[in-house]
Amino acid sequence: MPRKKLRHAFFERPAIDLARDLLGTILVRRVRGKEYRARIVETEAYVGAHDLACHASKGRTARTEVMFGPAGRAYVYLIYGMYDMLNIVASHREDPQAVLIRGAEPLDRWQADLTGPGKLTRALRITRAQNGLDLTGDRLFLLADSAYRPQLVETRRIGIDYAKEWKDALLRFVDANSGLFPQPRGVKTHPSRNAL
DNA sequence: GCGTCGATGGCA
DNA sequence: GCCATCGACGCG
Repeated sequence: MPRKKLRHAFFERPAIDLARDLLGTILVRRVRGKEYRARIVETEAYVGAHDLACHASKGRTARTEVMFGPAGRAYVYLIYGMYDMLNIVASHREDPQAVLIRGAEPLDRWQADLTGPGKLTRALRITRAQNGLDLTGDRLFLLADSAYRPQLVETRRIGIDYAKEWKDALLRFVDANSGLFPQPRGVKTHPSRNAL
């Protein structure tokens, strides 16, 4: 059975491991009577309260509360006043780690641009209304695909230059088998984002 | 192809 | 005031 639903135990690991292993898995979104599937091709790990790029490094607040809860739930927050970011809570209670889902590729002949965390949530209609949602449910969940082998590339995380000694940590993971990254020079890629 | 900038709102 | 972003615009 190449495609089994990911259960809670899958998410109960350090974010760095979870972020790697989420590459190649299939994100399933059921909304408005339809089901959309997309292969995850880009993730970032936010590894705990000591990670200055992790929201939880500023303390336990109403916004970050979900990250302090059990693994396998959605942490969705608003950034720049207009984009919702989808994260998956990792590790265990009281250890605020999460994986940001940054990019995916549509499956099953469905067309959409999911190359960026803001574009992905917009296309899949994921908002803060899904904050705290259990990702082993039936509206938003993940499937393993044991037949698929991503080619792992590690880079620095995007947009966290304020994070001092954490800004250069290799905690972004990209599937180089996806058409997304890396690309031959001059071909469509993430704008200003392929700094290894 | 690449740098710069404005939009937009919640949060500390 | 600052953002785990995006897309439009201008350059030459």
